[in-house]
Amino acid sequence: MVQKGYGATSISDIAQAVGMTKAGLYHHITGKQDLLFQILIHAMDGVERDVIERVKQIEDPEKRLREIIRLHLRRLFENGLEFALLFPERRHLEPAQQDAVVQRGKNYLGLICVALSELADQGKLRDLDINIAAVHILQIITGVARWCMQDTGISEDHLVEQAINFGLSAVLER
Amino acid sequence: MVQKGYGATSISDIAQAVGMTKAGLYHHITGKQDLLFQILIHAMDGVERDVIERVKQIEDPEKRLREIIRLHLRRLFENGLEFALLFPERRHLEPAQQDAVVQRGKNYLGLICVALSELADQGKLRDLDINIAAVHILQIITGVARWCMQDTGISEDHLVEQAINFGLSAVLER
DNA sequence: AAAAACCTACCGATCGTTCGGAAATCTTGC
DNA sequence: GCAAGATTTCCGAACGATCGGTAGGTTTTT
Repeated sequence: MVQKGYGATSISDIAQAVGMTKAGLYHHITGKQDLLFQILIHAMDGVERDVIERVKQIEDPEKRLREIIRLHLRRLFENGLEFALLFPERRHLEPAQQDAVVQRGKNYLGLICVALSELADQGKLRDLDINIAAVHILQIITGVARWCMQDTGISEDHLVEQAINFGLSAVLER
Repeated sequence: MVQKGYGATSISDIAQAVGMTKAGLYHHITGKQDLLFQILIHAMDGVERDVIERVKQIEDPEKRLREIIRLHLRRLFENGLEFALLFPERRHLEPAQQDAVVQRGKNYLGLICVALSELADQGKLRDLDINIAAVHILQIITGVARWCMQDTGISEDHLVEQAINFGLSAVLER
């Protein structure tokens, strides 16, 4: 589903990928839509556990922002890129499920906004719109995953380092 | 197709949207795949005309980069966001068509790379990987469109200004 | 023997696409 | 100026394929 997209991935495809038939798979899921929903929830739980929970305790907002980018990218590389690539597929869900997904996405965005606000309080931030800057940073994170999944050569460490550098340079004064 | 995605948009949907029947529409197109291809080609022609051709003659690389971001975002707002939102749908094309689309995308990326290189020659660039930075800038442009198509309130001028500021701050020395 | 996991076979619906012909439009000869 | 033919545009109806999903039975595990 990550490779072909929600619409182009049939239940048969998924069943075959896990070594089952359609009907066998349906014993474990309640429907295609709900499967996508569960995947998104699962992916966001992972982000919450591996990123949000770990950076909470970092006092310095600059270090925290660096860690947000680093941990999120590491997660994307190690796990299946689900969050970055499947997030736009939320349009195939029921409105209520869409809201649930969007809500959690906005919570995550809020985490970045808080870090930027604290940087602003310390006078370390450029003159910029914090909400928009937060979107840009999140866009960089997911963009790297989107672009570099077929890309060759470039090492993950280098990508992470460059992304952090780029994002921080964009927002920090001086 | 921009709203629902390639897979979730049927030929009937498109025919109805233009006030025709399926069979009537098929007199003008050769197939669904080819329709997507034509849309992508058309969108990229527009970018080439409205962005690439206009910034060619700007000598100063910093001004040129600013204009690339500004003109591209303006185009996305005025036209239908096709390029930003339909570009990932290229996976539904034949390999040969995919290559054609990707090739033109890379050309565009090259335009940004050249601007960054010239900035580096002038000593105005931070210590960063030019190729990755170019991807980040392009990601910011398309990301703004992706995020803000449902967003309320924020004015287009403000979005453009903030995107330019963010991108330039990220790459410029000092 | 009870329960969970899984399969074969099938359902109705919808998909992209095609075909033969009907309107509508344009071109041409007189 | 206009009828007649040629061409373009569009539609109704249907095609085979595939889709998501289900019913009922069989195998495997507990």
